[in-house]
Parts: sequence; C-alpha cells; structure tokens
Amino acid sequence: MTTESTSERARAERYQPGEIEARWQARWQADGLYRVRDHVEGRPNRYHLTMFPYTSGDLHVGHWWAMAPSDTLARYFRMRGHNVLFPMGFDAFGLPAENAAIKGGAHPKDWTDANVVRMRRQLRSMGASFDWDREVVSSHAGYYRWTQWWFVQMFKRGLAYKKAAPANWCPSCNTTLANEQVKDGACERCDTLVEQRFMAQWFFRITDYAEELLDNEALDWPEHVKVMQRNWIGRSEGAEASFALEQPIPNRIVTSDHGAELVRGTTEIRVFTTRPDTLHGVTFMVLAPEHPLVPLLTTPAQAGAVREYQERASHATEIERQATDREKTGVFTGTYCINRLTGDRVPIWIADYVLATYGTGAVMAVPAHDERDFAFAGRYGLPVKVVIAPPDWDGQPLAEAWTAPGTLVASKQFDGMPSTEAKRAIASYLEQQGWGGPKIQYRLRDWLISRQRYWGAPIPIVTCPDCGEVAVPEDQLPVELPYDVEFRPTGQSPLALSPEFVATTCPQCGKPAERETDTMDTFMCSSWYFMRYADPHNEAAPVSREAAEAWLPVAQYTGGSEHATMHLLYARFFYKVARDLGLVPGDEPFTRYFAQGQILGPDGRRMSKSRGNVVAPDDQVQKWGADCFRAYLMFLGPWDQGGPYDVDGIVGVSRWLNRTWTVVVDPPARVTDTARGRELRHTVHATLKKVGEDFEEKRFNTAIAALMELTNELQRLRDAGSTDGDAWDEAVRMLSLMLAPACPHIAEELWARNGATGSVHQQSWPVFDPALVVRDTVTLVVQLNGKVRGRIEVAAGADEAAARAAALADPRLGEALAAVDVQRAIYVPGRLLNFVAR
RNA sequence: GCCGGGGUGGCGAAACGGCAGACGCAGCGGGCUUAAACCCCGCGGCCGCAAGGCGUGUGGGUUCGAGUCCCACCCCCGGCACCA
Repeated sequence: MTTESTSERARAERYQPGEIEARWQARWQADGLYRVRDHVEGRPNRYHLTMFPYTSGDLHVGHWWAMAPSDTLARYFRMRGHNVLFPMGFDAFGLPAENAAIKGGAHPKDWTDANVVRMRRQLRSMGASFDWDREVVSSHAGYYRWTQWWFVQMFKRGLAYKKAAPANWCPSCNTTLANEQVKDGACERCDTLVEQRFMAQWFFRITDYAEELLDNEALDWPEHVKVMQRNWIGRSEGAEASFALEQPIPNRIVTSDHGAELVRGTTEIRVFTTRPDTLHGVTFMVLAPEHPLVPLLTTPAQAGAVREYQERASHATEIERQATDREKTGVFTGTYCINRLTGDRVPIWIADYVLATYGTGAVMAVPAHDERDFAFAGRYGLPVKVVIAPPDWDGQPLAEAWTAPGTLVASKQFDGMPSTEAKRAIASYLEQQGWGGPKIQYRLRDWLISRQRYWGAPIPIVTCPDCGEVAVPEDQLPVELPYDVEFRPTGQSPLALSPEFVATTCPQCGKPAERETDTMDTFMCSSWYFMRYADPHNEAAPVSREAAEAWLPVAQYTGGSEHATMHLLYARFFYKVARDLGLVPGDEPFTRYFAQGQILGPDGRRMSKSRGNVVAPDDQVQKWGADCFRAYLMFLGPWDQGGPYDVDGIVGVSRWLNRTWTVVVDPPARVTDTARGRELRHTVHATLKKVGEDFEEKRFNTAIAALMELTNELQRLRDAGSTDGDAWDEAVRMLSLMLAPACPHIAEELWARNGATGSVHQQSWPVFDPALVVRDTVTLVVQLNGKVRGRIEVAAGADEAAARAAALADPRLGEALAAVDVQRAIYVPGRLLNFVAR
C-alpha cells in the first residue's frame, strides 16, 4: 500500500520542466527580479557582459553555448553579494538584412525588427537574468544617433579623415571593407576574393593609438588573443631613409578619371627599413607597382613594360600577391637614385612583392642580407654587395642571403661595428645628416569605416562647396536613415540615389550642400554598446560620467575569439578615445575577458543550414527544458574548448534533474542519527566547496559533475529508506542554492517546495564549514617502491609512525614489507605512504 | 616558417607531482513490465586461468613517485606570414 501511494504521488509530481519554467519566467518578469539599479547599499557593483547577438533571425546553439554559462556566472556573483549588471541587446545593422530583403522582398528594417522580437522571445526562454530594461538595438535611431555622435567626436579630434586610396572591395557584398575584415585575401563574411579599388573613403586614425593598443600585457585576457592583437598591430623598429633622385621631379598637373590635380614633385624617395645597418649594401630600389611616383619616374623606353607590369599586378588577386612562395618579378623604370651614404647610383625597379600600403610603399633592396631581395637580384642579374660579414667569410659570393647579425664591412666609418649596434648608429647618422632617422612602423592600418550600403548609420557629414567637409552638429543628430529608398546595391551607396536625402544645407554657412551617402561599418555600433548599457536611456549623452563610474570598465566580458582583431581591438580604441573625451574611467574597456570555444554540429563541423547539421535550441528546450539544455551545454566539457554537440548525451543530464526532483519531492523517512548525518553533511560541504571554486574558475563541467555526485548520494540515502532529518534538510536547501546559477527554474521550484520564503535567486551563496569538509578517517595508499600494494584506514591527523604501524599491522602489507629491506618511507599525510626498499 | 592551444577508454571528459579514467553518453548482464519505453542494480583500459604485468602521441631525463616538471621529436586545431 505504501509503495503504491508513493509511486502514485511520484507520478503526479513528475518533474515537468515546461510548466515550471514558463511559470517562474513569468513570475520573475512580473516581480522585476533582474532590474538593476546603479547603486545598492552594501553590494559592490560588478559588470558582466556577453557579446550581443547579430539579428540573424533565430538563436542558435552557439548563442546558448555563449550565454548560458555567462548567465550562470552572473547569477553566481549576484549570490556572492555583488550588484551585477548583466544586460542584453542586438547588433542590428548589417548586410544580411539587406541581402534577405533583396531576396525576400521585406524591408531591412522590418526584417530586422521582426527578428528582434523573435530572438528576444528565444532569449527569454533561456531563463537568463538579463535586465531587459536596458536593452539596446543598434539600428534604432535612439542608439545610432550616438554612433553618429561618436563619428563627430572623432572628426573634431582629427581622428576621422577622408582619403582617396586603394581600398579592399568585396564584389559580392558591393562595398569596401576594413583590413581586419579581409582574411586570406577574401571577404571575411562571404569568402569572395576582394579587389583593390581606388576610392575616397573615411578612415579612423586607430594607428594613433597603436602603441597604447600594443600594451595589453597587463590585461586579464587569454594569452592567444593578446598575441593575435600584438601580431596584428605588428610593431617594427627601424629607420626611414631618403634616397636622392638622380633627376628630380618637378611639380605638375595631372588629369585622370578623378579630375585634375596638382602632383607635387620631389627630389627623393623615402623608404622604411628594419635594417639600417645594411644601408651601404643597397644595390637597387623597389617601388610598389601602385606607388604614385612610378609614372613620373619611368623613362619613355621603359614605359610600355612598366605599364604592362602594373596592369598585370592590378589583376593579381591579393592571395596571389601575398603567396610567400611566389616567383619574384619586376621591371626596371629606367631611372636611378643616389645612395647618400655611399654616393652609389642605384637603379629603381617596380615589383609586386612590395606593398603599396605598408611603410612608404618603397623598399631599399639589399640582396646580400635579405632573402627576397636576394631572389630578385638573382633573377635579374643585379649586384650583391656584402656589408655584414658572415663568420669566416672568405670574400666569395654568397650562396644565400646572410640575414643574421654580424660585423660591418664595406661600410666606411661603420666598418668593424657589430650589426646590432650599427642599426642605432646609422639611424642616428641619417638623422644628423637630415636624410631620415629612427622610425617605428606598424602593420596596423587606419580603420576604413565607409560602407557603400544602405543598412547602417549614415556618416554625419555634409560636403559644402565653400566650407568643405562639415560635421553635422550634435544637436541635429541623428541623421536619419530614410525608410523609402531603393536599397538594391549598385556599387554606390543607395542613399546617393535619394535626392531628398542628399540635398541639404551647410550647417556652417547655410548654403546648399550635399550629405555624405556612405554608411558606417557596423563594427562602429559594437565598439561602444557596452558603455550604453550603463545608461541606456540618456538623451543628453551616450553615457553619463556618473553611470560610467558606476559600471565601467566591464569586469567580466565573454565572447568568441574570432573577434580578436576586429571588435575587441576597435572597442579598446573607442574606449581610449572615450577616456580622452573624459567620458569613462580607466584605460581599458574589458578588465577580464574570457574566450569561449566554438560549439560544432554533431558531425564535428561548423553548424550550417547547407550542411544540415544544425541543432535548433528551441527544439532542445521543448524536449528537455531550458535548465537541462543549459546544464548539458556546461557539462559537455571545458568552456574555452568547444567541440561537437552530441544530441544523445543530454539524456544523462535530464536523468540527473529527474533524480534530483524525485529525491527532493519524495524524500526518505526522517530519523535522528548524528553519525549518518555527519557523513551527509560532509558530502554537502565538500560539494559546496568544489562547486564554488569551479564557478570562480569557470569550470562549469566539473561543477555540474559534483552536483550529480551529490544527487547520487541523496538517491542512495533515499533507497536506503531513512536518513538523519536535519542533515537531509540542510542538504536539500544547499542543493537548491547550488543549482540556482546553472538551473535557475528547478532550483526556484525546489526552494519553494521546501517552504523557503523569497526567491532562491536573492539568497546568498552558502559558506561551507571547513571542519565538515575534512574527514575523520582517511584512506592511505601504501606503496612499495612507488607501486600500490594496499590501502589502510587511519585517523585524519595520523603521524608517520602511526601510519607505518597501521601498514605493518595489515596482514598482507606486513608480510610484503617483512620480505624486503626497507630503507626509508615517504609519507604524505592523508594521501599515501611509500616504502622505499632495496 | 613564426606564435598560441591541444593529443588520456568506443565517445565527451576528470585528475594540489601521490589510487589514471571522477561525472556522463553509448555498450553488455540482470531486475521491474504481458511487452516495449521509462526507471533501478551491476560490469566495464589492455594482456593473462591466475599471480601479476603493461598502459595518458613518441624517445630520453629529473624524482621515492610523472598524464602532470625538463629536453628532443611526431601529429591535430587556431592565428600570422613577401610587412622590407
């Protein structure tokens, strides 16, 4: 009869995640449980942030993989007494909206807004503790007004400038791209090979901050991300040197497709080199085929060959041009310059292994000491002049370039000097003579932010025939993105096709003028969104100093490391500008950053519709519940590692939650038994210690495993029929609290069912009792010469003598030890006793 | 080529220099059930009847003791790479 009624009750009280989760989510929302105030007495502020999602349409497993542990961490720190800001929003501008619009006929704005509604609902189903009152949507005028404000500040500080230059052009996306958005010569977004187009574009002077951005050593970030940023910035120390042209070029007017312009003549060619110590060994010069001086330097006899080469180079893809194993080719321009240090006459060549966009777009070639120059000289029969003698060099021609340090020869007054010293000496000599001097060069280029597309924030600039480029005054922002526009991409900005948008008046002189029609790179939106969360409704500023002081910088940021050289670098740049504007405290936006790994499809490949390996989170939630799905993602493995999503494994977590449910709603009989109670209390407190430490270190997988062990222990006690009532109550209470960060709904339900008042999410994280964590007796492993020979039980505080005695008293061990000549023993209290014998 | 991160059961993974494989998945055996599912119990690195031996990519080393520390190498993943 008893069994009957118990199983009846268990059936009636089955764990039903769907019902529980919907109920508690509604309740939390109604109670405003996660609304965050800027200041709460006795609770220090702490800002946790996970990267906001792009409004692609549906939340995918990757979002859950990123956000569920982030939420768990935020909840844990809240329980640890912090006033935690954990906001959410949407990165809503960008190309996919336009592409979807072109395909499906919906307007990008409507498409995006619908996705926001959909994704917001999906995010809510996670049961995360986001403060939705602080939501930002980057495509809403209330937000992009401030994105434009940022542009204006950059412009006012001379950090934004327009320049005609070769730009990365993606023919599929129909827009220019920043350097950071080109990977292996292809568009980072769509993999189409990029072309170089000469266009007038807006840039941000991120290079002004190169040195400061390079200084990331002290940041609590993953090492690999810091290294990626340092590589990307690419600092090189060296010198700039000027070479005199044999025939100076006079100023003259040049007419081209871009109109007539004055081209200043020059008497020199400047180069950047990291090897000023080899300056005396220069035997030729190489300019990039795109170098502006090339047409002016080329002799009529060479004009045909040069033009042909330039033509060929312009058609080569970036990939071809950047292949390191590519044959070095070039042509002679027919003219010469003079090496000022030696007076040597040096022929000027062009070759496509020289990049127009790095340094001065020209290099001095020292074939004896540079592999590339050596290969080039070999191919075209150019002289090789040794100026750094390899050890034991006999004066014979080199078989390959000598690039290591050495001693200078054939270098006039620098002969005999070690090359490391000569670098400095020659650089300062150049400076003294006015021929150049020490120089630091970065690989990082200025950030190209113009996009010839519709769905972005318009660049707030007006071009006036009289005043030139004038920023739209802050009080006239936003420059609204018109809704009624033909947004099909044509290669020029769709806004240019809207006369009503383009026609305006100059803010300075009031005369008719034209608006800039390009929009801004969407990475602008994400470069400052974390500041806006601190003060999302401010109409007077992007963020007030007060709110910034309350929350910034972000204490814990999480997101994928694919953004290492894009978002994470841009955001650091913005933050430094914000600091210079007096807007925010500190120098860095993200004190601590954690890069989670990437979750893959069950087949181990990136999830994508075309591969058909997409797991829809909504389905998982529907089938298993949000708590189960959250816990499973955290249980899969280390968070920074990522890996395939195994659809079959989740049942294990579901079984665990069901067992947890069962033991709590259908407990064993209560007795008073302090000995058994103490055993249980030991397990509970040891778990408490372990789970707390794991959460601190973001080891969610082992935290969940420890909770599983606790549940298994409770299950054993339940099967045994009875247990100490008080210890059981404590165990259940602690279990609910420990479950709260990872599985917020079931934790709340079990908390309530045990008659506790208030939300489990407003409780403090319990403190473990160290006295209960240690055990009274411990099992010692007894080894003989490092091999396990047996185990003994001793008191926890046993000394070596006691442990030895216990080992000898053990019949098997005693016999084994008697048979050998024990030299000494190693005793590790609580762990092992190792006898060392001959 | 350079930089970073990894190689542990059939699979995901654990492991302050101290019992390798916790916790799970899949598998096998059993129970419950008319049956199936669910659920519960048990078994589970390899060789061996056993005693025992061998096992954390490979080869060395340090140590009473090495998955863990040191040296050399192999393989996988990520980033950078004609940047003068």
